[in-house]
Formats: sequence, C-alpha cells, structure tokens
Amino acid sequence: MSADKLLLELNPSQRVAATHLKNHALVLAGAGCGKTKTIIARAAFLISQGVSPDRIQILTFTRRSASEIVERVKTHLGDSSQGLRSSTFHTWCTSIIRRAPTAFGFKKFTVIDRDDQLQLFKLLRGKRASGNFPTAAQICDLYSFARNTRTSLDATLKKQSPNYYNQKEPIASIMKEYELRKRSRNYFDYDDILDIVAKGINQHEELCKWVGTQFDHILVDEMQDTNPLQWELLEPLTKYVKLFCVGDDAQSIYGFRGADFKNVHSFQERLPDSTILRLEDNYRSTQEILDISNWLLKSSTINYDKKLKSMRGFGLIPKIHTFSNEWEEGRWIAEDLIKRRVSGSLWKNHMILVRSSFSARTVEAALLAKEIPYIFIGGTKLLDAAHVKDVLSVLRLIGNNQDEIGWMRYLTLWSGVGEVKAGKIINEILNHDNTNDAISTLETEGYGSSELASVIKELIQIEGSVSKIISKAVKLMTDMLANKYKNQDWEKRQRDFSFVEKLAEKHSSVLEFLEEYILDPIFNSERDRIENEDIVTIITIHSAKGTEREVCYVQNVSTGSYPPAFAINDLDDVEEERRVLYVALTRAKNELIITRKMHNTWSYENVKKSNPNEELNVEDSGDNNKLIESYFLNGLPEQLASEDVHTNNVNSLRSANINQKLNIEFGIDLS
DNA sequence: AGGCGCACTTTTTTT
DNA sequence: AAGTGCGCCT
Repeated sequence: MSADKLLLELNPSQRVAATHLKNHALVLAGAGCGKTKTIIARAAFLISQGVSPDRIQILTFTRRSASEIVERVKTHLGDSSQGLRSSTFHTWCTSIIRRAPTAFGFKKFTVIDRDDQLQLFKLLRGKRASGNFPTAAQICDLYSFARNTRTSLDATLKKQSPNYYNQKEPIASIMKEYELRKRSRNYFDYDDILDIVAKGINQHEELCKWVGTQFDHILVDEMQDTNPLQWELLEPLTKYVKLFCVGDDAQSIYGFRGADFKNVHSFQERLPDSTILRLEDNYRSTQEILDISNWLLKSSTINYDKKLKSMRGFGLIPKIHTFSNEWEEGRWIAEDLIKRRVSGSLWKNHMILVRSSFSARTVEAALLAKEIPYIFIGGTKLLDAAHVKDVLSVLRLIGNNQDEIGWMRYLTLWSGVGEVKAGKIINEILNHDNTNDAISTLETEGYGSSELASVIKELIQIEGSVSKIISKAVKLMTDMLANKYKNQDWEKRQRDFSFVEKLAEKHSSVLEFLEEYILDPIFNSERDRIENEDIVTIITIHSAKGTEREVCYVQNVSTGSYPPAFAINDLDDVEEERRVLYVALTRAKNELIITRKMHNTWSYENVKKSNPNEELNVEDSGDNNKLIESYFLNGLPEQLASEDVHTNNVNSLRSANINQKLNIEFGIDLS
C-alpha cells in the first residue's frame, strides 16, 4: 500500500495540511475533524517523499496515542515505515539524555514518579500542621507548576495559592532541600527530564545541533496542552527541523500542568516562517451533538471562534437524565447499557466519561453489580498499587543501592522497623556505594529480622530476566505481605503479581523495566484485557482526548461539579472546566447521554466548610448560589436536548422489566 | 522512644 | 484505597 491511498481519503484541507512542504505549520483542528488522521497521513506522505522514517519524530501525550499513530502508518506503508518513532515528550527526552550522558553531565540516574517525589517532600516538610501550611502534595504541585511554566516561586504562589504567599520563605527552603536531596541521589523527577534537555540545547549550540540534526521533521500532537517548558524544548530545534503541530485551543484542559495557550495563539509570532491551517469539518458526530457543544463554547466569555459543522448530517437529539442521587444515576447507566446490549449493540461501542476517578466509583459499582465487563482508564495505575510498590522497592535496590526512597519503603515493610530505625540504617548504607556493604549493615545486630538482609542477598544472585527476580522476590516476601494486607483484599492483590511478572519478561535490566513503566504507566484494569475485547470503557475526560464512541454517557454533570466547587472563584479555572465538559461532549458519535443528580450535597458542604463564618442555607446563600449560577447547563435552549427526570418509582419499574428480558436472553442473574 | 494497630477521614485532572 | 491521628505495647 502507499501513501497515495491515505491522502485520497482526506478532504481538501486535511490534504493541504498533510502535504504541506514549505515551512513550519500549525494545524488548528476542531474536535473530530480528523487530527490524528492528518498526522498519520503526513507521516506517510513524508516517507513517500523520500524522508527516512527515522528522521521523523512524532510527539504525543500518551503511549496509547503514540503507538496508535505508528501502528496506523505501518498498516498503510508496511515495512517502509520501519524506524518511525512516536513517543511522549518524557520518553523522547530520556532517550536523548541516555544517548549523550556525558554532554548532559549525568551518567546514571533513576527516574522517580510523583509518589516518590511526595515521599521526599513529606520528609522535608516535617510535621507541620496543615491548614496554614501547604501539604506535601501541594508543595510538590507548586514546584512542578513553577518549573513547567518557567516562572518564579513568587509568581507561582501569587497565581496558584495566594493564601500561602506569606509562607514563601519556608516553602522555598523545602524546595531547595528537595533539589539538593534529589541531586545527591541522582534522582530525576518528571520535570527534570524535560528541564535538563531544554537547558542543554538552549545553552549549548553544539548540543542543540547534535539533537536537531538527528531529525528533519517533528510532528506534535495536542499542541494546546504543551507548556512553556515544552516550548523551550521545541523552539531551539526549529533551526534544524520543520515543526508540524496540531491542536485545538478549545480542548486545552491541562492548565494545572502549566499548559499554555500561547503555544498555539502565538505560534506565528514566534515562528514568522510558518503557516496556520484550519480543519473545521467534523466527521465524528451528528449535528445535534455538535450543536450542544457549540452552544457550550458560545456561552463562554472567551471567544473561541469555533463552530463545528457535521459532515454526517442529523441524528438523535442529546438526552439529559436527572436522578435523585449518584447511586441511582450509576444504576440507571448500567441498566441502560443492558437495554442496548439486549437490542443488539456491542459493549465496546459505549463509553462513560467521568470528571475524576473518585466520581466513577458509583458507576463502577453499578457495572460490577450487573456484571457488565468494563475497563477503567484513569483509575489506579497497576504499578502504583501499594502491594506492587512494596515488591518493586526491593528491585529498585538491586538496580541502585543508593536509592533512599526505595530503601525506606523496603525496610519499613518488615516488622520491628519503622521510619526512625529505617532512617538510621539508610544513613549507614549511603556511606558506602556498595551492595555488599549494605547487606553487611543490615546483618548488624539490632536492625530487626534477618530476613531483611537475606531477601536481597538471594535476589542479587539471580541471573536472567527481571521477571525471574520479581517471581523470587514475591516468593520471599509473601508471608510478610500476606500479614500486612490480611484485612485488605490480599487474595485480590496477590493476583497482580503474576501480571507484573509477565510485564517484566521483555526486560533484562531492572532499572530499564522500572523506568519504562514510570514514564508510561499502565492502568490497573488494563491487565489481562485483550485488545478489541468487547467491553464498556469508563474513562476520565483528561484521558479521553482523541477517543470516540458511538454512544457516550457523560456522568455527573451536576451543579457544583461543572464547574466544580473548587474552581468557581477563578475565571481561568472555570473556563478550563468548560473546556473539559466540551471535550467530553464531543467524544460522542451517534448518541450523547448526559446524566446528573439534583442536589450536590458534597459540593455544598465543601463550600460551607471553606466559609465557616458565613451562615449558609440552601435557598439563599452567597457561595451556594454562586455554584448554581455558574452551572454550565444553565440556560440551555430547550431544543438542544431533551430532559428526563427520574423518580425512584419509575426507576425501579424500569429495572424490573430489564431484568426479566435479560434473564431470557443471557441467563445472567442481575439482581 | 519507637513501632504498631485501630478508627477515622478524604478524594481533580497527568507525564 | 490510602493517609492521618491516637493510644497502647515493647
């Protein structure tokens, strides 16, 4: 097959974009306008023009979209696409550092995830009371935000947490300590990876040239979600490579990570030798779905200058279902799914979009109760689960005997060793850079059980795959872990270990294995799921960009949740939340089902809590009114959606009917 | 003093 | 599901 066929499938404006040759380009593409298709066609086109695949670098946000793009180019071009690379910014930068370690001044480093960062910050923050001082997690976020936006702590505090501004000095010293600690242990956090490459290529022209001349083209997906740090990474390379960026400002929902509109809005200003192209025809959804989405954007104070037009024509009007509480809502979604299944549609054509993993709990419970198979993308990550981290902690030590965080986790697992004793042992261990010395230290009397040393001793002797080491580690630690988790689903947790072993089979180096999954985590429910299996998808909206389904449920579009209570005081936050809802609505191809509950007691309580001195009541209260007034679906014209209000009686009647029907068809007990 | 177990709260979004 | 606080035990 050839690129020609791919190009023929494009509409004229997509084709202009895909075959653009002159200079840098920014493609502004609305939701469902064929953004991914255009990137794929462009990669194929460039290859067909004689560009070697390994001189094209595609940058995406997640591993999933990265591999999807490469797979689809491969389908069309076969072997001639061999060498085409698509990765996240983080994986890309890691490989650059790995290939020129001397230039960057880091021969070895351990990539740490957010949880590890938190451990360090927690340690340094100490036991200060929360309330008038940010939590470790908040300090961690402030630190990351400042780095991603390239702003000072001062500016970050003013923007993100003005209430902590008076604590600037102690916060600054904690961050300073964190950096020292990080450096002395050769830890790289997520931001370090980008920061080091960005600084390197901005400060040293020969390094910039070395990186830049490895590529002819860089294609960037989801440009609206890139932040100033990422722009610092791209900008100096434009001397050597052609940038082709695709994005949609109306879908910018990563402001909390420092995503910057300017990367889209100021593109041409920053790169005068560039072209802006637009894709405005939507091929995903029917017009009614786009009408309500367009209306949502138009109700904003920001002018997005965007009106999606469906190329598919008209279909079904979006539905809004209102319930008395979130459990009813979840149950109804499950029942509606079953109804659709009974009438012949597949589970996999359905997607439930949720704002947070927490708000998915009621939906998950309902689907579990009705035995509807599903995958939850955006839930807990497999390698983040406590019991998996426990086992992996000992692997970290085998890879790097200076890994303080790994030691802390491993040592405190054992009975008789707490934080204090572990701290003393670690101090001792870090004095020598030698695993055998570390083992001798552990064998010193008074340091708890002898197993503590023997486990490591046995593991370092194992040759072969990482999988073997994990298997042995699990075996050696089983009794201890079984005891730790005896009242917390130990049986269920145990099953995760064999999956982790399977994951590790491909890897021969412990550190490489850990790094891969820190940079590209896999979700817990992704385990033992086969591609294209017929299952329902539950997904957080932030993970849902680029995905689509025939039928989409957008859950909990209730007062106090859209926008959420925590956002109502900041206009920028409110607008970002509006875009979050916009992203959710535009995922649907044929049917859009919005569900919500009448009263959001939780949000109301929250507002009340943050204003303890004010007398609030539901009828007229300052901030609760603000919640209700700011609600995004206020003033929705009647013709854009039909609404059903469900009372408990109607709902139970309905479910009785569905149960009966399914018992006949499938023989499953749904009670 | 340090560790441990129990009861209690608390959930934004992600590389 | 995991973090925090508190009192009890070694």
